[in-house]
Amino acid sequence: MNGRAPTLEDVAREAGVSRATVSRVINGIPTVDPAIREAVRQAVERTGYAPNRAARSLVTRRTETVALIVSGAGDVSGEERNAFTTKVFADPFFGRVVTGVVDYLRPRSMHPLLMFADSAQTRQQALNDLRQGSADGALVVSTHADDPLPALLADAGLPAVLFARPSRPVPLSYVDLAHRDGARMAAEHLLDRGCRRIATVTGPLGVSASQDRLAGFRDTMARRGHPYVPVAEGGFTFDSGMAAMSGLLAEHPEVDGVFAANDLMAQGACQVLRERGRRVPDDVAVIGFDDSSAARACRPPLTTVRQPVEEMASVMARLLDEHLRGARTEPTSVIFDPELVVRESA
Amino acid sequence: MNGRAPTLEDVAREAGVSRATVSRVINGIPTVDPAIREAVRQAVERTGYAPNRAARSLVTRRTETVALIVSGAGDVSGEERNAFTTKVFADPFFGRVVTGVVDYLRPRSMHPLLMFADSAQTRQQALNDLRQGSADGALVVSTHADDPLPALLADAGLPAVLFARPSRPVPLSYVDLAHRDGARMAAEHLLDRGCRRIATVTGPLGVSASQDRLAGFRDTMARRGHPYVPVAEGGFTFDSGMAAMSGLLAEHPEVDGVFAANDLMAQGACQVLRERGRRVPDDVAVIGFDDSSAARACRPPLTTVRQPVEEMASVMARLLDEHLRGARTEPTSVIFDPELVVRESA
DNA sequence: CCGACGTCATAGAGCGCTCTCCCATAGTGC
DNA sequence: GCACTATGGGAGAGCGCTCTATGACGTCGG
Repeated sequence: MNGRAPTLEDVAREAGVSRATVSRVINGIPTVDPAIREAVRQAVERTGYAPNRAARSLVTRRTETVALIVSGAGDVSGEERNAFTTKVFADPFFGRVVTGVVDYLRPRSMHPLLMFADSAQTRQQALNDLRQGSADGALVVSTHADDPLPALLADAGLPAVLFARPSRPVPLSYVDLAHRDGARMAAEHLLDRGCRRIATVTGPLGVSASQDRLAGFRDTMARRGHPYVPVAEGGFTFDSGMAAMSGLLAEHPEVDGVFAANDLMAQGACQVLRERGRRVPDDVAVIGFDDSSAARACRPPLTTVRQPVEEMASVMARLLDEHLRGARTEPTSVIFDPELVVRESA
Repeated sequence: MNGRAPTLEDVAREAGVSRATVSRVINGIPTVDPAIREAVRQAVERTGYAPNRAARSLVTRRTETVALIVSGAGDVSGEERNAFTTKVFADPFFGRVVTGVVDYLRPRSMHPLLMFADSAQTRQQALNDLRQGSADGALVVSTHADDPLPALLADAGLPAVLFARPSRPVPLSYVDLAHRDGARMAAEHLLDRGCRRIATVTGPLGVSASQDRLAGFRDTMARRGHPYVPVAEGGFTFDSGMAAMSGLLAEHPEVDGVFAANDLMAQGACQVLRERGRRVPDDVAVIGFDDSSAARACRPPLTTVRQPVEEMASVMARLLDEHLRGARTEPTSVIFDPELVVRESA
């Protein structure tokens, strides 16, 4: 209280033992006499001692912190950058990632350090921060397929785990979804309910998840006798979903089923369809992807392909933790299975 | 490269100077001969040196990190807790806060450390982490009026700045919005456009922002000859907006104007109105609060009271930074003015 | 030619913790 | 009773950095 915070030394003096013993008690090392342990406990209580993180990190070389890096692709800057962070968090997807990561970290008294890397400069900064030991490792969520960050991290030998398989192979662990399977489920569901004029609104094709979903969708459609599928590219936003649907409707007014690569775009599509007097699902069936909370909330509730984002993010954090503890050395990938959630829109 | 990372010592040897000189160059202290400075720069380059954060923190007593604490009220636990983080990030509001905070921190090479404090235990943990020096200070976003965290932080003498005025006075700086003024604008706009049967959907009344908005709305309505205003309490979610609107409609079918305390609930209200065959804004005018991105995206685009969340969050970060640097010592509050954004819904 | 002074660099003392020895004490077997 | 092993506490050497006090080396006025 008198100016500076109590240190181990203070507690040791108070308890009448050595610094080392106090350290042992604090760190739960069992080879300490119960009586002494208790005495130390009380001394800690009395002094209001809290171990100094920096000092501990200095010697353990661990910070008990992991960086959660939201990584864009190219060289965004200024106003556009702001748009980046805004857009990132407008999508409920990232909230779910954060939730999952926190779920894993919290019980282990670890915290995520939030970083954005959406330009060469900020990417370098993130890399630097990591090299300086701001965090023990990184969890990377890329918004673009050719994100250079994973390779940079791997080259620098920094422990990192990715959300989604990198476009070029990188010796890092990652979690991902079987996007093709998800798209297949969507296609089959639309076909099974009798749709015959089926179109798709893809995500930005610079994202490999978008490509996989498109590929999976097309494959299934082709196999089921629909080699040609009208495609409109969206940007994973509500607005882009509206725009894509408008375009689709203009060129293919007879459309009776739509697979959108995420829920936000599916909602945008529903919006446009409603405005044009089409009933969902009676005139046009719409199916989304993600199973975000909005999918259940919106009208009609969205039939969608569930992606267990929170779970995936938790596993991502677990993989990193295992790498950090040395419990895992080889890059590993964990692929999750999607699940079709049938509600009212299709 | 050979095992351990290069240290100041290594760079010093490489450059043929002392550790202290390298330190000076790294920290940009001007009293260094340009030639030597350059020599050191090159040595840093060659060795690939990155200063060790922990060692630096240990002596400077600064981490260049601030905690961003999302703080709930009571004793949430287990499943409910998960719901907490999920709900928190489902609301675009928090994304905007993060954006604003990051905008301020990033140019200063600082990062936010994400923490959740939604139970007595996690609150204690956050407090402990702060006392241990995990972060230099805290930015607190409370989701509930009687959040005990601000007082705990103040008592512990930890630097902190709040988003929103605490319900009981606490000697901490905060940023807030003139909620009453915002609600007044909403009321006046509805009245001016001719609405006469006006109701309001409030936020959870445990949140002081909700109470202020309600109070401001009622005051203005009363002053303009409408002493009685139908009120339904919502929970800031889309669903709760729907529920509240349903209730309102059941009891007051003649309603022709609605003020919802946030955009999400306004959207929910629109949804219900549309389902009941009321046109927005022709039959019922709806006005929201926040001006979230969805307000512009949804149909009809929402007339709403703009809350400059990003800016507020930036200023919150700036206030904390000033406190940390000692540039500001007294608790300060910065109140932002809301702004009416007229679109189509009212 | 000498002392005073400014300019920079160096030496070295920590910051608060962990962790490896090492030693004291006490128990064990023969 | 003696060597021998547990068992548990203490001493002290760092971890890599910052920063103060100190000193080397001109330069310049007198």
